[in-house]
Amino acid sequence: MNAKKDNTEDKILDAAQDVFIKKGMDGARMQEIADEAGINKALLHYYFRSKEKLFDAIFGRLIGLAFPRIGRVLQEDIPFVEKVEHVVDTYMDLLLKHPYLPAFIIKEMNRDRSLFFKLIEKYGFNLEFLFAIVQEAMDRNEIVRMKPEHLLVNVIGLCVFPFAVKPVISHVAFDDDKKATQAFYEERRVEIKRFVIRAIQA
Amino acid sequence: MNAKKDNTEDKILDAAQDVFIKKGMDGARMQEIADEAGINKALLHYYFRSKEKLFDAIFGRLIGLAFPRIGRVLQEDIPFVEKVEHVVDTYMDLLLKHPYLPAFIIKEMNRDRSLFFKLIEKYGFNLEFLFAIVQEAMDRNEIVRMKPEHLLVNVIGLCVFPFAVKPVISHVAFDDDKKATQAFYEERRVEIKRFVIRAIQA
DNA sequence: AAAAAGTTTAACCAAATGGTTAAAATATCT
DNA sequence: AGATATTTTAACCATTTGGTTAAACTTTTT
Repeated sequence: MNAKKDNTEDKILDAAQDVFIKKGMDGARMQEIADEAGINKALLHYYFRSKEKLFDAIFGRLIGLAFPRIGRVLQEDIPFVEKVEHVVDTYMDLLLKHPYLPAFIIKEMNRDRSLFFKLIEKYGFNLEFLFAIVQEAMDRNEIVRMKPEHLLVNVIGLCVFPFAVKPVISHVAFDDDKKATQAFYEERRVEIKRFVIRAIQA
Repeated sequence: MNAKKDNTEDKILDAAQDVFIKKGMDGARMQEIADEAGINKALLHYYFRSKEKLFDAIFGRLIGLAFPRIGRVLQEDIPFVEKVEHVVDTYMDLLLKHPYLPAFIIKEMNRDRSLFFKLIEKYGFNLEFLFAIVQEAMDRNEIVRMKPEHLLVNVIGLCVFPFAVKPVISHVAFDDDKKATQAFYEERRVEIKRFVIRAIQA
C-alpha cells in the first residue's frame, strides 16, 4: 500500500540524519538533504513541513538511541561492581556503533535547551532509583563512599568523552591512523572498567 | 594614539566571542555581533574582512585558553600523584572560569577539523614527553601499569566532560538550581582527585 | 591650516536559503 | 475505465545574510 511512501520517508530520514549529524541544525541545508535523499526540495517539505520539524524528528530519534535503558541491569541481584561493568559495556557498545552521537548531542543540546529537555523527558530516567542502588552498595561496604552524582558522571564521562573529542584524539595521539585509533577506542571498554573498579572498590 | 582603535577592536572581539560561543560559527550573525558591539556591520567588516576571519581570531583565542601548559608542573620533582593533583587543579580552575569552552570547542572542532588542527599545532603539546613521565612513575611502582593514553584521556575527561554536558546535569540532576549546580562543579575538584588517585595508586 | 590617513555610517547588492504553488504523474478505489 | 487521492516535480518568492560602496566625519601628520 504505502511501500513507496515508507521508502521515501525513510530515505529522507536517513539522508537528514546524515546531514544533520555532519553539519548540525544550523549548518545543514534542506537542498543538501534533498540531494542526499535523491529527491527535490518540495518533496522534502511535503513530507516534513519545515526544517525544524524534520530536525525534531531526527533529534528525537537520536536522543532515543543515546539514552539506553540501564534500569534493568541495575535491578539484577549481582555485585555492584558487575553492575558497573554492565553499564560500561552497554554504553561502549552503543558508542562504538554510533561514535558521532556525543558531539552531535552536545552541539544541539547547547543550541536549543528547551527542545532537548522536552525530548529527554520522555525517557525520564529515574535518578532517585539509580542513586538508591549506589547508596545500598555503599551501605553494604561494597564500594567506597561518594556522592552518587559524581560516580554516575564519572562513569558516563569516561565512556562518552573520548568520542566527543574524537578528532583531537585521532589526530594528536594517533596521527590520524584509523586502525590505531579504532584499537584505542576498543581498548577503553576494559580500561574503563579496571579504572572505575579500582577507584570505587572498598 | 590608537586608544579608540583598540577600544573598538576589543569591543568587537568581546562581542564576537559572546555571540560565537552562544551560537557557534554557523548560528552566529554578523548583524548580531555588530549590535552587541554597539557598531554597525560595515565597521565590523572594516576591522575583520570576513566572518571567517573574525571567527578564526576568536577560535584561536579560545583554543589558546583551552590548552593550558601543563609541562611545567609535570617536570617538577614531586610524587606523580601530586602532579596529577596539580593538573586537575589547573584544568578545574580553567573550566570553572570558562565553563562554556568544552561545548564550544567540541562543536567547532567537529565542524572544521583542518582549522582546528592548524590552530592547535601552535600549542604543540609534546605527548612523548608527557607519556615518558607516566612511564617513569610506573617503572618506579608509584602507580599501576596502564597505557598513558588512557590515563591522560581519563583525567582530562573527568574534568572536561561535565562542563560539555552542563545543560543535562543542571536540569536532570539539580532541577536547574544554579546554586546546587555550582556546588556540584566545585566539589568535583576534590572528587576527581580522590577518584583518580584511588584508581592509579599502586 | 591643509593634506593625509584612519574611522564610521547609511544605503545598497548578489547569493543563498527556507518555503510555496500549481500542475503533472502515479497509484488507489469504485 | 473513470474518479479520487496521493506523490513528485519545476518554477517561483520573500527573507535573510555576508559583504560592498561611496561618502562623511575624526584624528594625525606636515
